[in-house]
Amino acid sequence: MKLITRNTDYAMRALCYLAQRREFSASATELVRELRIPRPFLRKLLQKLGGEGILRSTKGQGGGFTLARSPETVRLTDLIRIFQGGIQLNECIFKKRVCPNRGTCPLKREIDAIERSALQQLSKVSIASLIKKKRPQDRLDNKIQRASFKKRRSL
Amino acid sequence: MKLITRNTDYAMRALCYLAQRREFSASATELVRELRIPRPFLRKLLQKLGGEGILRSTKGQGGGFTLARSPETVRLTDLIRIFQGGIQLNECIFKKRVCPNRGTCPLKREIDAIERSALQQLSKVSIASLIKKKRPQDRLDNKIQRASFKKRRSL
DNA sequence: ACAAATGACACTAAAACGGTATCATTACGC
DNA sequence: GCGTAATGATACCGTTTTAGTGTCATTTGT
Repeated sequence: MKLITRNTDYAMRALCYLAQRREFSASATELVRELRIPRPFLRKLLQKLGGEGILRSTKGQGGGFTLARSPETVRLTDLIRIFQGGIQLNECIFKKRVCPNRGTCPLKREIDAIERSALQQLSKVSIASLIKKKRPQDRLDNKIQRASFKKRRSL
Repeated sequence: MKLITRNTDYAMRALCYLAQRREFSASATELVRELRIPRPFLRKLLQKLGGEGILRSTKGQGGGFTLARSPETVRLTDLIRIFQGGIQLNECIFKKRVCPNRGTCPLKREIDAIERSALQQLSKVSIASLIKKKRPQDRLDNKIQRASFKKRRSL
């Protein structure tokens, strides 16, 4: 029983990386190199994020992806919704059969409350909140900004 | 993304029903009739609960299942553990690859905290807590006790 | 003996998950 | 204009999990 699938997880990582690059776009190739995510998988994922309006993409040589929204507004729950089809911890009894009671009905109320609580906490986690907590030795964005100023890194 | 699978859900319902019958056992046939759960599925589930020490069973004519533990001690998290293989909301990055950082590490800490919180809430839900909240019109146990009074149960 | 019950276990179907592969299109730079 | 580096769109595949079925053996009360 996992709350976060690999899709969501990879997406968070990629988005954090992109957020640190700010307006400078990164290609799938670069992200693969940096994040060690299987390339075709990452590509599909990035396309999805593009279609959902979370990333902006530019085609052609020198193209790539940038964040389309500010890091504060991209929350963990958004990604869960995109990649894991929303959040509904319950499902069965309470839908069609409308709970043939016998004392089990309260389960719905309990689970719903727990769900709301978890959801609320998950929605507090955003790209911005994650990169803010990065450790001192991960001084990446400086490097990137320096490197990107002359641009054209052809690794 | 669901937190509770059908197995767990059905099990909760069955256990609530059995708890209300107190020491009087109920057969799979009766549970199927009352709870509208597919029979073979329910049977497998009951056997599992028996093996896990949550139910006690008696074979032969007039046999069936009773709770082996007090309703207070059977918690939702027990069932999740049994039917959904434990709870570990995270999984991937943080295990083998030991998180190739790049500022994404904090995700683990956040998710872990949320997981602990959800888990704590889920563990508060027990069979006892559920049947305590049953609505007045679900006066089932009286009926049962009356009906079962002549049925001398041995063990 | 018979019927009613569980025990053990093998099997299947469908969905979700994780990942791969292919071809088309776009755009930069020479 | 051509080559190359990039994304867009999509179809496919293998494994695991979930949900559910089926069968046969064993036990037990009447």
